[in-house]
Amino acid sequence: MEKKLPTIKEIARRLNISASTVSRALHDHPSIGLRTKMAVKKLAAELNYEPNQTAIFFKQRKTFTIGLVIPNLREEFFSAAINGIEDVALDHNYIVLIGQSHDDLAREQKLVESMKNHRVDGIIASISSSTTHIEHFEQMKNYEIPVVFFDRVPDAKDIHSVSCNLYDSSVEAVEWLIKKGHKRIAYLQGPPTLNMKNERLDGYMEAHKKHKLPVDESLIVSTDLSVEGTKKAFDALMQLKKRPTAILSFNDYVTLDAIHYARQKKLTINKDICFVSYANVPVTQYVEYPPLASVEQFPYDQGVSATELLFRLIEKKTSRQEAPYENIVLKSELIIR
Amino acid sequence: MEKKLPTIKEIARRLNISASTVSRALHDHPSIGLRTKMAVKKLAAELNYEPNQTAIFFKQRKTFTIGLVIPNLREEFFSAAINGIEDVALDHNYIVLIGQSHDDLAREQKLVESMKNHRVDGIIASISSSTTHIEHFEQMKNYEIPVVFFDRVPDAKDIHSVSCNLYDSSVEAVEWLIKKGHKRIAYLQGPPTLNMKNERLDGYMEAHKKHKLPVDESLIVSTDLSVEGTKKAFDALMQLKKRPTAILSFNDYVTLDAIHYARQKKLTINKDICFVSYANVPVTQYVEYPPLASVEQFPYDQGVSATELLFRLIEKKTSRQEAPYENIVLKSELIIR
DNA sequence: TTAGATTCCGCAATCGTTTGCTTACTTATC
DNA sequence: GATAAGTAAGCAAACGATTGCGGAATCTAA
Repeated sequence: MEKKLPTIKEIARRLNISASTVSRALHDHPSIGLRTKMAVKKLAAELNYEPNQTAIFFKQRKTFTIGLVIPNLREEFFSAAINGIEDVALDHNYIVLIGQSHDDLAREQKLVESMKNHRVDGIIASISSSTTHIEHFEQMKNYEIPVVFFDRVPDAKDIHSVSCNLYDSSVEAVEWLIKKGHKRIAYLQGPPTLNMKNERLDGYMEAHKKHKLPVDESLIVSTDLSVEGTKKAFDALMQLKKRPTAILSFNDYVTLDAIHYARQKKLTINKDICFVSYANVPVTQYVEYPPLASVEQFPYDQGVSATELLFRLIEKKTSRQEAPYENIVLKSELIIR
Repeated sequence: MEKKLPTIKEIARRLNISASTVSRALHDHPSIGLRTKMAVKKLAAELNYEPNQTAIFFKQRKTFTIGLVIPNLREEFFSAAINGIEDVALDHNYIVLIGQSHDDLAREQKLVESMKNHRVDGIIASISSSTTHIEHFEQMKNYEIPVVFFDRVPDAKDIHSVSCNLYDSSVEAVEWLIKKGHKRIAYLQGPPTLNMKNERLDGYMEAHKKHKLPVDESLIVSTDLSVEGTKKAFDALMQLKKRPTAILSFNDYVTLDAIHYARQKKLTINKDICFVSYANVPVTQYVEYPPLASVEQFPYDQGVSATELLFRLIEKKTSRQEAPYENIVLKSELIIR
């Protein structure tokens, strides 16, 4: 029952010419006469010939595939980023191999390994929250597979990256709260691994400094992003003698969990406690008490930008050019509801 | 600067043996002596040899890749399904190529084409809402690429599929509403292309019949899933002389849009109008007025089941066995909040 | 008529790995 | 001591497409 797909050899055999002639004819190579070229194309069309891409991939050492390693797909931030990545990829006739690390380093390593085995032409990654080192990504240099990090970018040099400038909007967010009269503003940060380059905190500090507000270290707590972790961090804030009146929170998901929990605790949102957050995911439109403001990080644009950078790197690799490390920083924007 | 990766030939050359011996040694073939085998393995380890998968893919006519074509990644339903798919795939040492159709037939076709070119070993698909025919999927038979549909399954025979039984829970959902005293229950359905096998509507009808309630055709409206489409459908219901008191709605996203709009219209949810819906996506936990009940469709399980089926098909293809068409139906469950 | 240019196409190698068949040598059996 | 069996390894083809090089045939021009 084996259906043999037509090959170049088959066409050559039928026309009593050589395979190389067929190949050249199909590619409109100038050294093939019109008559043969027509005959080849005609038969190819009849047989429904399609080149075996795996053979070409193998020969050309290219797979027209890019690998994408992200923490998860659940967060709308990442799915929006994928839209950007996929759009650019499709324009280049590339296709995207996706793997979720689920914030697990071991799984991330396995995924990278697997993508290397599949000889992807490049990798785009947003690291997991448990990623303490990036050797597995650095390994890719040995295979000449360029890697571009986006959003969750490791704090290392000699990497390519695309991310959002969260510093400016963090300053802006905190200033906005200060102007609304808040004097005790907490910062509910993410896990330490994602804070290596802590623009959110830096902005938080800067705003305090600028407005001559003291920073109370006990107002800075952190969550591992789990619901439980967020609850614990929130409790810590609420047990303080002098509670905060506002919280700057790592991202919208954490914020939603915190608000949910606060309401269980009979706190009145926007009166007892206010929230400002990051990501500005669309789902917050539907919720009862969304954060008062959220920093838009333009995931689609980050995805596009990261993919364009990756294609430039792939291009340079092909033409054997130098590729200096690029670290693209996009603007973010505080969206006030 | 070309870093040559070590190959079998290289190892053979260095040890002054033939490539075939190296290959067999690395595979623990019995006809290779212990001495040579050790030497080969030692050198392979030293050189950090790794087989070139693209060469193997080419030779074996297998890519250890499955293609996944879905409408979008935004809906948590699909991202949950992907979790199931990815978990099973990873267990089989497979990796997943993902493409979003964005409910556009042309894009879906392009994706399938692209996956065919990449010679994926199988495809899992949930069709777009604008998919009026499935020729592009049926084409895959010519390439011996098995296709498994899930959730959004086309109404065709000679296909493999995994879906949820929505009939029983639709009956249950409507009965639940009837028991709560509702007499005019609307059904806000999806686009016609997704209604070919309309279990939701059949269940809706059955419940009415069972409780001897007349069915008012004007209570059955449809949306193309866009916010605008949903608004229009909702308006149609509200303009009726005898308005419905409850709405059975295509899925949670449609429901959230409808509720959002209803509130803009100053309607009081759960008093003026109640909602029951499908999907039971976690995000509804955060919203102010979630649907009163939602039909859980177990996306993770559907993903797992579809992938397992696909692997059985791939297995059978490899061993040249017959593969009768399988249409797996999982249970759904009405979750009352 | 013939040297040289032009046109058209085939040979063979290549990419890296796998595998059926063959060969060379060693050991066992009668 | 001759034959059979067993062991270890190599040869070469194959997968499908591409490409440098070279060759034959035809044509142009002196």
